[in-house]
Amino acid sequence: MSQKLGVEFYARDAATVARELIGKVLIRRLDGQSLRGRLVEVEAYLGQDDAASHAYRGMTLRNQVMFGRAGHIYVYFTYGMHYCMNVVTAEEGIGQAVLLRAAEPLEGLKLMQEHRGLEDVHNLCSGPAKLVQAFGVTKADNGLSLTDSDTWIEDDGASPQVVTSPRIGLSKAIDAPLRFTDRQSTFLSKPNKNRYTGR
DNA sequence: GGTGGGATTAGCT
DNA sequence: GCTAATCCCACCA
Repeated sequence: MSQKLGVEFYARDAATVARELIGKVLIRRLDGQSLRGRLVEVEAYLGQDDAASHAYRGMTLRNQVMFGRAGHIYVYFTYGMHYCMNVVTAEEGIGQAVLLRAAEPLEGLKLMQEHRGLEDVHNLCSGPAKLVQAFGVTKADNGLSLTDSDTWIEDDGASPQVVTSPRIGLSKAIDAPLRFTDRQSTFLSKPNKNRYTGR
């Protein structure tokens, strides 16, 4: 029996929400089809005290959704070519969010493969920009509500073993243990090459 | 197996 | 002008 997550789930501390999102199922209805993927890797980004968070320097046009209501998605564009997707958490005005980094594809594999332009199931959602691409999310989805749209997250009762580790791809606050993964999963993002070696 | 560089844009300094 | 919550491909071993 699956239960759709409501605002009360999202309106808590980002680290708590992140830990509990592992094992939940992201669902999106698109073009008459269903896309489903089990979240296996996420990262928490805290508010203005977290140097690695987009919220660190306060609200801007780009990150204003982060400061909005919990349960909406913050989609941002980076590296000139990639989108990443976050779930806004906590109270309005704080600027906390959880970055969705990887998922295990469950349904709609054919459409995901089409979106990604490749077949390998282990390479469809194994990274934040890949996940977004597989699910057909774009900047037009920035601000979308997960409690009142064709995109949402469900609890199907799975209870994976959650492991904590430092966040990936950062140059600031690199030691904070705010990355949460499913220990059993083979669908995690690949360890990214270190471009910031000790700097 | 591993390393190195290119793509391409918004936001900050 | 530089950096970024990234990914992919070419090349070398």
